[in-house]
Amino acid sequence: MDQTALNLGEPDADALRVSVLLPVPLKGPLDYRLDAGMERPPVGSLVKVPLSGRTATGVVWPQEEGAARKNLPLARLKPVESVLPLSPFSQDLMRFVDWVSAYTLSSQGAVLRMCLSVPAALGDVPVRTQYVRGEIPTGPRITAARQAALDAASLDRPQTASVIAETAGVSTGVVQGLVKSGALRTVEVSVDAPFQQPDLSIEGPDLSKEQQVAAGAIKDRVQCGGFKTFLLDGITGSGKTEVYFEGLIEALKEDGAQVLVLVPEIALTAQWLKRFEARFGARPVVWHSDIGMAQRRRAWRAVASGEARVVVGARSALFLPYKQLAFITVDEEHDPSFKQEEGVLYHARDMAVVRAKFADCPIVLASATPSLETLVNADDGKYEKLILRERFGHAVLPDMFAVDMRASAPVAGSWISPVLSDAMTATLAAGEQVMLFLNRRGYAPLTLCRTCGHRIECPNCTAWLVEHRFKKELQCHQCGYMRPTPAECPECKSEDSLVACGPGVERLFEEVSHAFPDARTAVMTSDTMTNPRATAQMVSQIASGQLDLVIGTQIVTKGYHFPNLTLVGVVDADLGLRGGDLRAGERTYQQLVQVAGRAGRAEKPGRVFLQTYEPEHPVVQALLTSDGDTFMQAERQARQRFSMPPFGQLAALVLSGPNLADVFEYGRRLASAAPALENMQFMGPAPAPLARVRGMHRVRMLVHGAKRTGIQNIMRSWVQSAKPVSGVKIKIDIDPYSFL
DNA sequence: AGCACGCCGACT
DNA sequence: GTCGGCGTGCTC
Repeated sequence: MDQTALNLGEPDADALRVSVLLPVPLKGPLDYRLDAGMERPPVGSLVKVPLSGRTATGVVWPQEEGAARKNLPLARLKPVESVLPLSPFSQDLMRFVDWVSAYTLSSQGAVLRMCLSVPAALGDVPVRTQYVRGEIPTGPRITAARQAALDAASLDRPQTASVIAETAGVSTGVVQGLVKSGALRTVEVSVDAPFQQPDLSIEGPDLSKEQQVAAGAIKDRVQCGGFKTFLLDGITGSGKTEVYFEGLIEALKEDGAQVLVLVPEIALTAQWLKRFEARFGARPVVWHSDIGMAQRRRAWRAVASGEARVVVGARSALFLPYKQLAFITVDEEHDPSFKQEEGVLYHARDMAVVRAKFADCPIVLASATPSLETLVNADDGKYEKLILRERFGHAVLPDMFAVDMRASAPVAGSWISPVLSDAMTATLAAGEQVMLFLNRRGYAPLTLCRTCGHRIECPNCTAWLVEHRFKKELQCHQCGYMRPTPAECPECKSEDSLVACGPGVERLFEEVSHAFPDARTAVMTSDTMTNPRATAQMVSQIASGQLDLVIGTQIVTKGYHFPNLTLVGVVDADLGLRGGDLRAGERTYQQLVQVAGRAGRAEKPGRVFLQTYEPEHPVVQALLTSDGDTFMQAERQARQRFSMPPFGQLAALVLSGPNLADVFEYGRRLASAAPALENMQFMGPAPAPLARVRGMHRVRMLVHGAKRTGIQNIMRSWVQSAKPVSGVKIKIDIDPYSFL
């Protein structure tokens, strides 16, 4: 070790000090020492460093300007072990990590972890030994077998020994012999195949006038560069995708530019990818939570190296280490699944706008039913609004009907009203397809005992067990607990006394099978679409007309285009309104517009029936009159009146632990430590609606403040000022979407 | 997040 | 008498 380097008196001691952010939830970066001979890695470099007895991979982080840091003496620092041969993080990614950390009150390390989510990507990529023809040596004899193998080998395209041997019809031993003599040259080839590059010369479809206007505005912005947010507000089937594709293509014309399309997890369907491939002549780099480890590594490295030009992914794709991000689209921007509800709690749509700002590039938020947050930003002039009012081609919006379930009640044990049933009969007779939408998996949401009234509950959660009759079991949709459906009441032991209460999609399937025995019917839920193959098969069966009737949960509301589907029945339009949180109305409206949008997407016009007990409800009225503007205007006024988001700000605290009294004690301590602020209210503690999950008791608190109060700082100092209770976990959710 | 250190139950 | 449970605390 170079002792002079450790001399604390050296004025340039800091020259040997590097700040490294690690993907662990520490307060901030840790300092490391550069050993003599090691060049200072540029900020953003990925480095291996020792961390409490093991080796961790981190990123060289910018030194905080100004604020004097209490530095550990150089001698106490551990050395940087090595610098990884990967592109350094871009400046804008590091700023983004810092910003997300500050906004969500998560540690920088926790945010960095989302960027480095692929442990295997950081190491060496496995290689495979392949061979090409080398110079012919003079020494060894060239036998017939050897000649065949040489002929089979290529001069420039490496192949594995077994492929060469097989082509030549010889054993791999012959190939090895040639390798030894130098007639075949060894090439180490990465097992990760390169990604296809998009072909920008492909002609797009003819765009309608309004599509051209919208695409033109986006393309202009891409050309002149810089940050700008667009709201692309177009009715279902209006061809929003084609519009933002134009923006992507324009951005890709710049050398090395990378573009990102964020989609809700379940909207990333084979159909969508096929459409993409047709337009770009290549598959995009796909990123979501359950791609395999090898694909993850391949995608991550391609993004980091700049090889990946187009990335399509779920919210976590926002944290990939793009080299040169030039354009972002958030498709279905209103979708609630963009809110991450575990770990770092962030909203991918909002964070995407911030990412675009730091990357200084345009971003498009696309939706047929934009969120109120986005609409308000557009009205305030922060976003530029682009509107598509017409369906693409000949398609028109479906006709909407409300079925008043009080007047047209189904017979007992049935969930389909006579009105809807008649419409189904007519549609099926015309050779067209029907979709029934019910956002409830399983057979029945509740099972109770007729004799003693016992309701079968999850042992770990405050939730009923849901009967799944196909699988003959009861499931907890909260924690995954399952048990075989019992024959007798678990409480009073009466036999044949358990009754299913309420409908699920499986029960609807049973009813439909009796009422329409000739219709070929399928159920589409996460239970029946467990893998891409099963999903693709079912989708192609519907698209090709091998199925007549589809019963589905919300999984059917996105990403699919079924040309012969002309009737949609919403079995319970009121379902999403119950529970009544802040956004229940908005969410239900958005969801039902999306479901309705599945009907009549091609030549034939569609019809939508909404079964409801509240036909006068504003959500139902908005759907019937296709007047979303008025509905959202009313929502907006209500939110404004109560200073709710986006006019005010919320933050939630969720306390959880195995002992209810302890959890409440922590809540009380927090409540008494709450600062007295004029423009901020502190509510709770109160038992959460989901009072127990996985055996943990849950208590909630809610903070409501005016906009731009710097709620993060207040939350941080507040929580720090209350003494924690051992065994109780605390979770801070800035801008909460779930109130359970 | 890991990983080690540190005090209380059922076993060789 | 130990092996081991995971609560608590630290990582440059």
